[in-house]
Amino acid sequence: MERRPTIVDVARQAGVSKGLVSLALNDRPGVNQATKERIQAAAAEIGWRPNPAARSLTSRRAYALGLVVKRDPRIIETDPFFAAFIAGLETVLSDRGQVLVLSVVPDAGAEERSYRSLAADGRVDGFILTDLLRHDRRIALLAELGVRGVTLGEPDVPTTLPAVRREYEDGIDDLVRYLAGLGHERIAHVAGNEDMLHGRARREQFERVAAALGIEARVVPTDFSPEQGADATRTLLALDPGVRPTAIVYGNDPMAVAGMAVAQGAGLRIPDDLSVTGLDGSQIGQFVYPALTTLDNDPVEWGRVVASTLLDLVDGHEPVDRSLTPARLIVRGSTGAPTPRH
Amino acid sequence: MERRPTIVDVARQAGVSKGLVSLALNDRPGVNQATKERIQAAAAEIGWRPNPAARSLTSRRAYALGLVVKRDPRIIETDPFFAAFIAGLETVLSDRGQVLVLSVVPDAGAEERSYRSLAADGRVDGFILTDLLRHDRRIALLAELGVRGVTLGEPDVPTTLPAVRREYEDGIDDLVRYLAGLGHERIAHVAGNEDMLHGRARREQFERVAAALGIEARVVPTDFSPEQGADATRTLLALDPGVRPTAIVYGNDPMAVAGMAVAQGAGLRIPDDLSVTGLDGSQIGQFVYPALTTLDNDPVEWGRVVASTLLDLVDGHEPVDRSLTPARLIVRGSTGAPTPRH
DNA sequence: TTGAAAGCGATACCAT
DNA sequence: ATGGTATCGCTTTCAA
Repeated sequence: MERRPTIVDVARQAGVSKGLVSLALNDRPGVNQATKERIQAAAAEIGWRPNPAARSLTSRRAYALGLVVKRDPRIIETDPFFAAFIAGLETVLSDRGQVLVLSVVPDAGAEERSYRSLAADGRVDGFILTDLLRHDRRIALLAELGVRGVTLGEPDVPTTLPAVRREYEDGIDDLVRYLAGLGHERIAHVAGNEDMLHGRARREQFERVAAALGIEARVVPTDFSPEQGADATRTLLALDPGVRPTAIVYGNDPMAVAGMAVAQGAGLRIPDDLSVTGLDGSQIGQFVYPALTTLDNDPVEWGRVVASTLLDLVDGHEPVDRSLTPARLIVRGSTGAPTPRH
Repeated sequence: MERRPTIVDVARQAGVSKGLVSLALNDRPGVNQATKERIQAAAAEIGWRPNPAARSLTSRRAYALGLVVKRDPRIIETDPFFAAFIAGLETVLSDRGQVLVLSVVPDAGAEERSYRSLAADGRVDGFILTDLLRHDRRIALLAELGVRGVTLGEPDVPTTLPAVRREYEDGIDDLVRYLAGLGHERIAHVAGNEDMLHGRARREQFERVAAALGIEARVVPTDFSPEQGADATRTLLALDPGVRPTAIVYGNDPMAVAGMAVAQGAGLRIPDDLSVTGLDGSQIGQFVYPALTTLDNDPVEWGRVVASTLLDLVDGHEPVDRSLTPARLIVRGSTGAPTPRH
């Protein structure tokens, strides 16, 4: 087993001191251009790579980013966002010699412990905050811990963390107008968790557009789980024909899929008897019957932008917010004109 | 900002040398019981925690486990296994002061680079190998890198890595017998990737049982993606009525869901016109209509057992294989007796 | 059983 | 611009 070359080996190879090697390899000023190149060549020749543990000890950086995901065990399997999101993070991280430390926890207690120990042990340089809540305590927690972070979406509390945003307003507007244009006059929204900022924002936008269009809107709150999506659907379908919605907009695609199953189980044809949409495009929607009308989404792009935003911050750049391309309507087979009742 | 207590602070607090503190806190022999307790008390009192970077530098351990997931971007979103699996890993890791380093990569090239750099930089103490392939090159790769690992399932190449296994034989046997008992005489299997060990093993077992029962079995290979599950379904449904299967066993649940959608889109009723099953229970199967008959699965348990197996190995214990509770049949609404054709 | 001192592999400061 | 040396926090000899 070869011993791994260290900075001393590079120094010997290049005929300089190891301090100079450190300066050269980190692109610090004050190194003669020629010797710098000689050092870089020497490092490349013997295949030197910095030892992260040693580097961490002096630089107090972990060369790692943390992602703590809190998921109720009941809905953990059905969230289609994360795998692709993490793949997106990875492209940026590996380019910059960083790794992702991932923690999946069941509740808020374990979540806070996870943030605290990861930060206290210096295992990450910053956190990626997904699924923002109302008055999310993690914003203050990160401030208390003195650690950096980036949020997916804009918190509703004062923050110094940069945010990566995506506009859903126009997409939801287009979606509801499209349904109205088909002739739907009673549209329900099976909303996501009201404590989650994006669930709430979507519900508000839905209501705003519905009001503007003079549509009879009904909102059923859920926790984003397919179970509650199914329950909400049963509730809505049990309404009297005169008030029962002819279209349902679900807060996410897994709920929409579950809702479609309930409707079909009750003997309804989609979209003839009921139109159904998601709000947060995932691949599963393409493979149910009929395929799901929804808004598009690009988790890989989310990952890329989030990672580079946070790494820039860690590298000492000023925090800067970024915006992704706005959500756009994708029409598939699950929506159509309502069939007049007879 | 408080400076974090170091081992020197503990030593001063306990009135001993820092070397002795290290021995005591790591439960090494040769420390007086009374002083050991005094040291432990001192450490607890000032809230000392070991600095992983410093520890890694001398112990050459990362206090981290690595999971590299290779996923075709096309099927990345639909795999329901990982979130719960990682939650299971986490319970064990956090108890033992370890973290999970996760990498999601699109292809074999990126995968190998990921293993190499994680190992070379000493960022992990061992790897978790999921989705074993035939003649999986990762087994040799880990040997070459001199790094530990654990496999989910048994490789088909010589290995020194411990394996965590789960028996599917009896479950598949029960499933096919159950279908045969309902009166199905032509059963198809939409198999998973033949290059994946578990996909192949399930296909073989399906054929074995079908042969034993004298059933007309037909196998369509896929890559485990919902698209190909849907395609395979179209192929099967296009067969002449006399040879067309009355039941389809899919290699995983997402394919079964996609297949159901195709069948329903073709105007078939499930289970009256076609029975459908998965083979690897996931939650999504409970929320489609009709709910999916499948085999059960417990990704959290997989995670717990895999993590403790690998950590024991890293801690110097002998590698020891572990077995989970065997797969069991779960009957739901997607299967029933075939309707005689008229 | 305990203390003193030498590393681990890098960074950073102070000379020169 | 470069070399020498202390330092990060911990583990591990080697003496005593």
